[in-house]
Amino acid sequence: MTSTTPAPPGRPRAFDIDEALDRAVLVFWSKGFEGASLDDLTEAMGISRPSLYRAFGSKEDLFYKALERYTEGLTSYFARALAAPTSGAVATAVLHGTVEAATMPGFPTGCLGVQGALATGEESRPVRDALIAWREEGIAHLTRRFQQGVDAGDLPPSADPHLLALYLRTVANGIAVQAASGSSRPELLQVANLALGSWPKL
Amino acid sequence: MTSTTPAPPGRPRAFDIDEALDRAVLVFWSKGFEGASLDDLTEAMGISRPSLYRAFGSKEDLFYKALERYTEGLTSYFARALAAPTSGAVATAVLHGTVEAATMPGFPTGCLGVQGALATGEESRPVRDALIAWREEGIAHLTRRFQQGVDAGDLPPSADPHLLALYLRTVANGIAVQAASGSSRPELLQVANLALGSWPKL
DNA sequence: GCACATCCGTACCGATCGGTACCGAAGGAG
DNA sequence: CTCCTTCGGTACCGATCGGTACGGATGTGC
Repeated sequence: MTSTTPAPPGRPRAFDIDEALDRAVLVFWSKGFEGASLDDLTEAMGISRPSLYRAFGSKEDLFYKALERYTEGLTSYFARALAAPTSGAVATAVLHGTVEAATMPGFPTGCLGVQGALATGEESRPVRDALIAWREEGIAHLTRRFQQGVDAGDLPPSADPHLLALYLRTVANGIAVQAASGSSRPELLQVANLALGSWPKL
Repeated sequence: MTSTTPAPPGRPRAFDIDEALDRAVLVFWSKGFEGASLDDLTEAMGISRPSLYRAFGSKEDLFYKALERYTEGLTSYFARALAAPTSGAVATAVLHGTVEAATMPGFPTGCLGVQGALATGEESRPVRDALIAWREEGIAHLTRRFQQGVDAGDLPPSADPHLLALYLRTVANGIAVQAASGSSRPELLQVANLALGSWPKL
Protein backbone atom coordinates (compact mmCIF):
# COMPACT_ATOMS: atom_id res chain seq x y z
CA MET A 1 0.00 0.00 0.00
CA THR A 2 1.48 3.26 -1.15
CA SER A 3 0.83 6.71 0.20
CA THR A 4 -0.75 7.94 -3.00
CA THR A 5 -4.19 9.50 -3.25
CA PRO A 6 -6.60 7.04 -1.53
CA ALA A 7 -8.69 6.25 -4.58
CA PRO A 8 -10.59 8.63 -6.82
CA PRO A 9 -14.29 8.07 -7.42
CA GLY A 10 -15.58 6.61 -10.64
CA ARG A 11 -14.32 3.88 -12.87
CA PRO A 12 -10.53 3.61 -12.69
CA ARG A 13 -8.42 4.35 -15.75
CA ALA A 14 -7.55 1.19 -17.62
CA PHE A 15 -4.18 2.33 -18.98
CA ASP A 16 -0.99 3.80 -17.56
CA ILE A 17 -1.16 7.47 -18.29
CA ASP A 18 2.62 7.98 -18.17
CA GLU A 19 3.26 5.06 -20.47
CA ALA A 20 0.71 6.46 -22.90
CA LEU A 21 2.44 9.83 -22.68
CA ASP A 22 5.76 8.20 -23.48
CA ARG A 23 4.27 6.77 -26.64
CA ALA A 24 2.88 10.18 -27.56
CA VAL A 25 6.34 11.67 -27.12
CA LEU A 26 7.72 9.28 -29.71
CA VAL A 27 5.00 10.10 -32.22
CA PHE A 28 5.37 13.88 -31.87
CA TRP A 29 9.12 13.51 -31.92
CA SER A 30 9.26 11.62 -35.19
CA LYS A 31 6.37 13.28 -37.04
CA GLY A 32 6.11 16.73 -35.50
CA PHE A 33 2.95 18.27 -34.09
CA GLU A 34 1.22 18.84 -37.41
CA GLY A 35 2.39 15.58 -38.93
CA ALA A 36 1.07 13.52 -36.02
CA SER A 37 -2.60 12.74 -36.53
CA LEU A 38 -4.95 11.64 -33.79
CA ASP A 39 -5.07 8.22 -35.42
CA ASP A 40 -1.28 8.03 -35.22
CA LEU A 41 -1.41 9.00 -31.57
CA THR A 42 -4.26 6.78 -30.43
CA GLU A 43 -2.80 3.79 -32.24
CA ALA A 44 0.63 4.28 -30.67
CA MET A 45 -0.81 4.97 -27.24
CA GLY A 46 -3.16 2.02 -27.42
CA ILE A 47 -6.20 4.00 -26.32
CA SER A 48 -9.33 5.30 -27.97
CA ARG A 49 -9.88 8.85 -29.02
CA PRO A 50 -12.26 9.89 -26.22
CA SER A 51 -9.90 8.34 -23.66
CA LEU A 52 -7.15 10.54 -25.01
CA TYR A 53 -9.31 13.63 -24.73
CA ARG A 54 -10.45 12.80 -21.20
CA ALA A 55 -6.91 12.17 -20.03
CA PHE A 56 -5.09 14.97 -21.85
CA GLY A 57 -7.62 17.58 -22.94
CA SER A 58 -6.72 18.14 -26.58
CA LYS A 59 -4.04 17.37 -29.11
CA GLU A 60 -2.34 20.63 -28.22
CA ASP A 61 -2.46 19.95 -24.48
CA LEU A 62 -1.15 16.46 -25.12
CA PHE A 63 1.79 17.97 -26.96
CA TYR A 64 2.61 20.28 -24.06
CA LYS A 65 2.48 17.39 -21.62
CA ALA A 66 4.60 15.29 -23.94
CA LEU A 67 7.14 18.11 -24.16
CA GLU A 68 7.22 18.35 -20.39
CA ARG A 69 7.79 14.64 -20.04
CA TYR A 70 10.45 14.74 -22.74
CA THR A 71 12.20 17.54 -20.88
CA GLU A 72 12.18 15.71 -17.58
CA GLY A 73 13.13 12.39 -19.14
CA LEU A 74 15.17 12.15 -22.30
CA THR A 75 16.56 15.66 -21.96
CA SER A 76 17.40 15.52 -18.29
CA TYR A 77 21.07 15.52 -19.25
CA PHE A 78 20.65 19.25 -19.66
CA ALA A 79 19.83 19.90 -16.01
CA ARG A 80 22.74 17.68 -14.99
CA ALA A 81 25.07 19.47 -17.39
CA LEU A 82 24.28 22.81 -15.75
CA ALA A 83 25.65 21.40 -12.50
CA ALA A 84 29.08 20.66 -13.96
CA PRO A 85 31.92 22.28 -12.00
CA THR A 86 33.20 24.71 -14.62
CA SER A 87 31.68 26.59 -17.53
CA GLY A 88 33.82 24.62 -19.95
CA ALA A 89 32.58 21.36 -18.46
CA VAL A 90 29.01 22.62 -18.79
CA ALA A 91 29.53 23.39 -22.46
CA THR A 92 31.08 20.00 -23.11
CA ALA A 93 28.35 18.15 -21.24
CA VAL A 94 25.60 20.04 -23.06
CA LEU A 95 26.93 19.33 -26.53
CA HIS A 96 27.87 15.73 -25.82
CA GLY A 97 24.49 15.19 -24.19
CA THR A 98 22.77 16.73 -27.19
CA VAL A 99 24.57 14.38 -29.55
CA GLU A 100 23.69 11.35 -27.45
CA ALA A 101 20.06 12.30 -26.99
CA ALA A 102 19.66 13.09 -30.67
CA THR A 103 21.11 9.77 -31.82
CA MET A 104 19.71 7.42 -29.19
CA PRO A 105 19.22 3.93 -30.63
CA GLY A 106 15.58 2.91 -30.48
CA PHE A 107 14.37 6.50 -30.41
CA PRO A 108 13.60 9.02 -33.12
CA THR A 109 16.60 11.01 -34.28
CA GLY A 110 16.90 14.70 -33.57
CA CYS A 111 15.19 16.71 -30.87
CA LEU A 112 11.49 17.12 -30.11
CA GLY A 113 12.13 20.70 -29.03
CA VAL A 114 13.39 21.53 -32.52
CA GLN A 115 11.48 19.40 -34.99
CA GLY A 116 8.23 19.26 -33.01
CA ALA A 117 7.03 22.47 -34.64
CA LEU A 118 9.61 24.64 -36.37
CA ALA A 119 7.44 26.15 -39.11
CA THR A 120 3.70 25.67 -38.92
CA GLY A 121 0.37 26.85 -40.22
CA GLU A 122 -1.55 29.55 -38.44
CA GLU A 123 -3.55 27.27 -36.16
CA SER A 124 -0.44 25.55 -34.78
CA ARG A 125 1.37 28.78 -34.02
CA PRO A 126 0.87 28.45 -30.24
CA VAL A 127 2.75 25.16 -30.36
CA ARG A 128 5.53 26.68 -32.40
CA ASP A 129 5.79 29.57 -29.97
CA ALA A 130 5.87 27.18 -27.04
CA LEU A 131 8.89 25.44 -28.55
CA ILE A 132 10.57 28.77 -29.17
CA ALA A 133 10.03 29.56 -25.49
CA TRP A 134 11.33 26.11 -24.56
CA ARG A 135 14.57 26.69 -26.44
CA GLU A 136 14.80 30.22 -25.11
CA GLU A 137 14.54 28.91 -21.59
CA GLY A 138 17.55 26.72 -22.21
CA ILE A 139 19.48 29.76 -23.36
CA ALA A 140 18.44 31.66 -20.24
CA HIS A 141 19.64 28.84 -17.99
CA LEU A 142 22.96 28.69 -19.78
CA THR A 143 23.35 32.46 -19.67
CA ARG A 144 22.92 32.49 -15.90
CA ARG A 145 25.34 29.60 -15.52
CA PHE A 146 28.01 31.32 -17.59
CA GLN A 147 27.53 34.56 -15.71
CA GLN A 148 28.34 32.53 -12.61
CA GLY A 149 31.37 31.26 -14.51
CA VAL A 150 32.56 34.79 -15.18
CA ASP A 151 31.99 35.72 -11.55
CA ALA A 152 33.78 32.60 -10.36
CA GLY A 153 36.65 33.21 -12.71
CA ASP A 154 36.39 30.09 -14.84
CA LEU A 155 35.58 32.30 -17.81
CA PRO A 156 37.57 35.39 -18.80
CA PRO A 157 36.03 38.67 -17.57
CA SER A 158 35.58 39.70 -21.20
CA ALA A 159 33.40 36.70 -21.97
CA ASP A 160 29.78 37.41 -22.95
CA PRO A 161 27.58 34.89 -21.11
CA HIS A 162 24.59 35.43 -23.36
CA LEU A 163 26.63 35.05 -26.53
CA LEU A 164 28.18 31.83 -25.25
CA ALA A 165 24.75 30.48 -24.33
CA LEU A 166 23.32 31.39 -27.72
CA TYR A 167 26.31 29.80 -29.40
CA LEU A 168 25.82 26.53 -27.55
CA ARG A 169 22.10 26.47 -28.27
CA THR A 170 22.78 27.22 -31.93
CA VAL A 171 25.25 24.36 -32.27
CA ALA A 172 22.86 22.08 -30.39
CA ASN A 173 20.05 23.02 -32.77
CA GLY A 174 22.29 22.26 -35.70
CA ILE A 175 23.26 18.92 -34.25
CA ALA A 176 19.58 18.08 -33.82
CA VAL A 177 18.86 18.91 -37.44
CA GLN A 178 21.83 16.87 -38.66
CA ALA A 179 20.81 13.94 -36.49
CA ALA A 180 17.32 14.11 -37.99
CA SER A 181 19.02 14.04 -41.39
CA GLY A 182 20.78 10.81 -40.58
CA SER A 183 24.22 11.88 -39.38
CA SER A 184 25.81 9.30 -37.09
CA ARG A 185 26.70 9.71 -33.46
CA PRO A 186 30.50 9.51 -34.01
CA GLU A 187 30.30 12.12 -36.76
CA LEU A 188 28.32 14.49 -34.58
CA LEU A 189 30.61 13.96 -31.61
CA GLN A 190 33.47 15.15 -33.78
CA VAL A 191 31.40 18.16 -34.78
CA ALA A 192 30.60 18.91 -31.14
CA ASN A 193 34.26 18.71 -30.19
CA LEU A 194 35.18 20.98 -33.06
CA ALA A 195 32.59 23.50 -31.88
CA LEU A 196 34.03 23.35 -28.38
CA GLY A 197 37.34 24.43 -29.87
CA SER A 198 36.10 28.02 -29.92
CA TRP A 199 35.34 27.98 -26.22
CA PRO A 200 37.09 30.88 -24.49
CA LYS A 201 40.27 29.92 -22.68
CA LEU A 202 41.35 31.50 -19.48
CA MET B 1 10.54 40.84 -79.21
CA THR B 2 12.62 38.31 -77.33
CA SER B 3 14.15 35.11 -78.62
CA THR B 4 11.97 32.88 -76.46
CA THR B 5 9.80 30.06 -77.76
CA PRO B 6 7.70 31.57 -80.61
CA ALA B 7 4.31 31.12 -78.95
CA PRO B 8 2.69 27.99 -77.61
CA PRO B 9 -0.79 27.03 -78.84
CA GLY B 10 -3.83 27.52 -76.69
CA ARG B 11 -4.89 30.29 -74.41
CA PRO B 12 -1.88 32.05 -72.90
CA ARG B 13 -1.26 31.93 -69.17
CA ALA B 14 -2.65 34.97 -67.44
CA PHE B 15 -0.11 35.14 -64.61
CA ASP B 16 3.67 35.25 -64.32
CA ILE B 17 4.67 31.73 -63.38
CA ASP B 18 7.95 32.80 -61.75
CA GLU B 19 6.28 35.49 -59.70
CA ALA B 20 3.69 32.97 -58.54
CA LEU B 21 6.50 30.62 -57.64
CA ASP B 22 8.18 33.35 -55.61
CA ARG B 23 4.99 33.74 -53.62
CA ALA B 24 4.81 29.99 -53.06
CA VAL B 25 8.39 30.05 -51.76
CA LEU B 26 7.37 32.54 -49.09
CA VAL B 27 4.40 30.44 -47.99
CA PHE B 28 6.36 27.19 -47.77
CA TRP B 29 9.20 29.03 -46.08
CA SER B 30 7.09 30.46 -43.30
CA LYS B 31 4.61 27.62 -42.78
CA GLY B 32 6.46 24.53 -43.92
CA PHE B 33 5.18 22.00 -46.44
CA GLU B 34 2.54 20.47 -44.20
CA GLY B 35 1.51 23.76 -42.64
CA ALA B 36 0.95 25.39 -46.03
CA SER B 37 -2.56 24.60 -47.28
CA LEU B 38 -3.65 24.94 -50.88
CA ASP B 39 -5.83 27.84 -49.82
CA ASP B 40 -2.78 29.55 -48.32
CA LEU B 41 -0.87 28.96 -51.53
CA THR B 42 -3.53 29.96 -54.02
CA GLU B 43 -4.35 33.10 -52.09
CA ALA B 44 -0.70 34.17 -51.89
CA MET B 45 -0.06 33.28 -55.51
CA GLY B 46 -3.18 35.05 -56.71
CA ILE B 47 -4.35 32.14 -58.86
CA SER B 48 -7.07 29.53 -58.66
CA ARG B 49 -6.58 25.98 -57.58
CA PRO B 50 -6.83 24.36 -61.04
CA SER B 51 -4.40 26.94 -62.41
CA LEU B 52 -1.92 25.92 -59.77
CA TYR B 53 -2.28 22.27 -60.69
CA ARG B 54 -1.99 22.90 -64.40
CA ALA B 55 1.14 24.99 -63.94
CA PHE B 56 2.91 22.98 -61.24
CA GLY B 57 1.42 19.48 -61.12
CA SER B 58 0.74 19.00 -57.42
CA LYS B 59 1.45 20.53 -54.07
CA GLU B 60 4.51 18.31 -53.78
CA ASP B 61 5.81 19.25 -57.23
CA LEU B 62 5.18 22.89 -56.41
CA PHE B 63 7.32 22.52 -53.32
CA TYR B 64 10.18 21.01 -55.31
CA LYS B 65 10.01 23.84 -57.82
CA ALA B 66 9.85 26.37 -55.01
CA LEU B 67 12.90 24.80 -53.40
CA GLU B 68 14.74 24.98 -56.71
CA ARG B 69 13.87 28.64 -57.12
CA TYR B 70 14.84 29.33 -53.52
CA THR B 71 18.19 27.67 -54.13
CA GLU B 72 18.91 29.65 -57.26
CA GLY B 73 17.66 32.89 -55.78
CA LEU B 74 17.78 33.62 -52.10
CA THR B 75 20.44 31.02 -51.43
CA SER B 76 22.70 31.85 -54.32
CA TYR B 77 25.19 33.23 -51.83
CA PHE B 78 26.19 29.63 -51.27
CA ALA B 79 27.41 29.08 -54.82
CA ARG B 80 29.31 32.36 -54.65
CA ALA B 81 30.82 31.43 -51.30
CA LEU B 82 32.26 28.24 -52.79
CA ALA B 83 34.25 30.38 -55.20
CA ALA B 84 36.04 32.30 -52.45
CA PRO B 85 39.83 32.15 -52.77
CA THR B 86 40.66 30.20 -49.61
CA SER B 87 38.90 27.59 -47.51
CA GLY B 88 38.72 30.00 -44.61
CA ALA B 89 37.11 32.61 -46.81
CA VAL B 90 34.63 30.01 -47.99
CA ALA B 91 33.69 29.14 -44.42
CA THR B 92 33.29 32.79 -43.48
CA ALA B 93 31.20 33.57 -46.55
CA VAL B 94 28.96 30.56 -45.97
CA LEU B 95 28.16 31.40 -42.36
CA HIS B 96 27.80 35.12 -42.94
CA GLY B 97 25.61 34.42 -45.95
CA THR B 98 23.51 32.03 -43.88
CA VAL B 99 22.95 34.67 -41.22
CA GLU B 100 21.98 37.27 -43.78
CA ALA B 101 19.66 34.99 -45.71
CA ALA B 102 18.01 33.75 -42.53
CA THR B 103 17.34 37.24 -41.21
CA MET B 104 16.44 39.09 -44.39
CA PRO B 105 14.01 41.91 -43.68
CA GLY B 106 10.76 41.41 -45.52
CA PHE B 107 11.26 37.65 -45.79
CA PRO B 108 10.45 34.78 -43.47
CA THR B 109 13.12 34.06 -40.90
CA GLY B 110 15.15 30.88 -41.02
CA CYS B 111 15.80 28.63 -43.99
CA LEU B 112 13.33 26.86 -46.29
CA GLY B 113 15.76 23.96 -46.60
CA VAL B 114 15.55 23.35 -42.84
CA GLN B 115 12.06 24.30 -41.73
CA GLY B 116 10.29 23.32 -44.93
CA ALA B 117 9.88 19.75 -43.71
CA LEU B 118 12.04 18.64 -40.80
CA ALA B 119 9.69 16.12 -39.20
CA THR B 120 6.57 15.07 -41.08
CA GLY B 121 3.80 12.54 -41.29
CA GLU B 122 4.14 9.49 -43.48
CA GLU B 123 2.63 10.99 -46.62
CA SER B 124 5.06 13.93 -46.63
CA ARG B 125 8.15 11.80 -46.16
CA PRO B 126 9.31 12.28 -49.78
CA VAL B 127 9.44 16.01 -49.16
CA ARG B 128 11.37 15.54 -45.94
CA ASP B 129 13.81 13.25 -47.72
CA ALA B 130 14.23 15.75 -50.52
CA LEU B 131 15.27 18.40 -48.00
CA ILE B 132 17.69 15.96 -46.38
CA ALA B 133 19.20 15.40 -49.80
CA TRP B 134 19.28 19.16 -50.38
CA ARG B 135 21.28 19.74 -47.21
CA GLU B 136 23.46 16.73 -47.96
CA GLU B 137 24.30 18.18 -51.33
CA GLY B 138 25.55 21.33 -49.65
CA ILE B 139 27.81 19.23 -47.47
CA ALA B 140 29.13 17.40 -50.52
CA HIS B 141 29.96 20.66 -52.28
CA LEU B 142 31.77 21.95 -49.21
CA THR B 143 33.65 18.68 -48.77
CA ARG B 144 34.98 18.87 -52.31
CA ARG B 145 35.92 22.51 -51.85
CA PHE B 146 37.83 21.81 -48.64
CA GLN B 147 39.59 18.84 -50.22
CA GLN B 148 40.82 21.33 -52.81
CA GLY B 149 41.88 23.50 -49.90
CA VAL B 150 43.94 20.70 -48.41
CA ASP B 151 45.47 19.99 -51.80
CA ALA B 152 46.19 23.67 -52.37
CA GLY B 153 47.69 24.04 -48.94
CA ASP B 154 45.26 26.57 -47.48
CA LEU B 155 44.18 23.94 -44.96
CA PRO B 156 46.57 21.82 -42.90
CA PRO B 157 47.22 18.35 -44.35
CA SER B 158 45.66 16.85 -41.21
CA ALA B 159 42.32 18.63 -41.79
CA ASP B 160 39.30 16.43 -42.48
CA PRO B 161 37.34 18.04 -45.35
CA HIS B 162 34.17 16.11 -44.63
CA LEU B 163 34.23 16.96 -40.94
CA LEU B 164 34.75 20.64 -41.70
CA ALA B 165 31.88 20.59 -44.19
CA LEU B 166 29.59 18.84 -41.71
CA TYR B 167 30.59 21.33 -39.05
CA LEU B 168 29.71 24.29 -41.21
CA ARG B 169 26.40 22.78 -42.26
CA THR B 170 25.60 22.02 -38.62
CA VAL B 171 26.26 25.57 -37.52
CA ALA B 172 24.30 26.87 -40.48
CA ASN B 173 21.36 24.65 -39.52
CA GLY B 174 21.54 25.95 -35.99
CA ILE B 175 21.62 29.54 -37.18
CA ALA B 176 18.54 28.86 -39.28
CA VAL B 177 16.68 27.46 -36.28
CA GLN B 178 17.68 30.38 -34.10
CA ALA B 179 16.68 32.85 -36.77
CA ALA B 180 13.28 31.16 -36.97
CA SER B 181 13.10 31.57 -33.21
CA GLY B 182 13.57 35.29 -33.47
CA SER B 183 17.30 35.81 -32.90
CA SER B 184 18.55 39.03 -34.46
CA ARG B 185 21.05 39.39 -37.26
CA PRO B 186 23.76 41.01 -35.09
CA GLU B 187 23.43 38.28 -32.47
CA LEU B 188 23.74 35.55 -35.07
CA LEU B 189 26.69 37.26 -36.73
CA GLN B 190 28.50 37.10 -33.41
CA VAL B 191 27.60 33.43 -33.14
CA ALA B 192 28.88 32.78 -36.66
CA ASN B 193 32.15 34.52 -35.89
CA LEU B 194 32.53 32.55 -32.71
CA ALA B 195 31.98 29.32 -34.67
CA LEU B 196 34.64 30.39 -37.14
CA GLY B 197 37.07 30.58 -34.24
CA SER B 198 37.47 26.79 -34.42
CA TRP B 199 38.50 26.93 -38.03
CA PRO B 200 41.83 25.15 -38.48
CA LYS B 201 44.81 27.49 -38.78
CA LEU B 202 47.74 26.80 -40.99
C1' DG C 1 -13.99 31.83 -90.98
C1' DC C 2 -12.93 26.97 -88.46
C1' DA C 3 -10.55 23.65 -85.75
C1' DC C 4 -7.55 22.97 -81.87
C1' DA C 5 -5.06 23.45 -77.72
C1' DT C 6 -4.52 25.52 -73.47
C1' DC C 7 -6.09 28.48 -69.84
C1' DC C 8 -9.71 30.30 -66.76
C1' DG C 9 -12.65 29.65 -62.53
C1' DT C 10 -16.92 27.51 -60.20
C1' DA C 11 -18.35 23.92 -58.06
C1' DC C 12 -17.59 19.67 -56.63
C1' DC C 13 -15.18 14.96 -55.05
C1' DG C 14 -13.86 11.42 -51.36
C1' DA C 15 -10.77 11.31 -47.54
C1' DT C 16 -9.12 12.85 -43.48
C1' DC C 17 -8.77 16.27 -40.01
C1' DG C 18 -9.55 17.40 -34.75
C1' DG C 19 -13.18 16.82 -31.59
C1' DT C 20 -17.56 14.97 -29.25
C1' DA C 21 -22.51 12.77 -28.01
C1' DC C 22 -23.83 8.91 -26.34
C1' DC C 23 -24.45 4.82 -23.59
C1' DG C 24 -22.85 0.72 -21.17
C1' DA C 25 -19.29 -0.70 -17.71
C1' DA C 26 -16.75 -0.36 -13.40
C1' DG C 27 -15.51 1.33 -9.32
C1' DG C 28 -16.51 3.93 -4.22
C1' DA C 29 -20.02 5.90 -0.73
C1' DG C 30 -24.30 5.59 1.63
C1' DC D 1 -28.81 -2.60 -2.99
C1' DT D 2 -28.89 2.43 -5.15
C1' DC D 3 -26.63 6.59 -6.36
C1' DC D 4 -22.84 8.96 -8.27
C1' DT D 5 -18.76 9.68 -10.80
C1' DT D 6 -15.51 8.56 -14.07
C1' DC D 7 -13.79 5.48 -17.76
C1' DG D 8 -14.59 2.55 -21.89
C1' DG D 9 -15.49 2.55 -26.96
C1' DT D 10 -18.71 3.14 -31.20
C1' DA D 11 -20.30 6.07 -34.11
C1' DC D 12 -20.78 10.38 -35.44
C1' DC D 13 -20.02 15.78 -36.19
C1' DG D 14 -18.71 19.92 -39.21
C1' DA D 15 -14.58 21.62 -41.26
C1' DT D 16 -10.82 21.26 -43.97
C1' DC D 17 -7.66 18.61 -46.58
C1' DG D 18 -5.50 17.76 -51.50
C1' DG D 19 -7.23 17.19 -55.97
C1' DT D 20 -10.40 17.37 -60.24
C1' DA D 21 -14.72 17.50 -63.78
C1' DC D 22 -16.48 20.60 -66.51
C1' DG D 23 -17.95 24.38 -69.43
C1' DG D 24 -16.74 28.96 -71.03
C1' DA D 25 -12.94 31.99 -72.63
C1' DT D 26 -8.76 33.14 -75.40
C1' DG D 27 -5.07 32.49 -77.96
C1' DT D 28 -2.48 30.17 -82.60
C1' DG D 29 -2.47 27.76 -87.21
C1' DC D 30 -5.00 26.79 -91.20
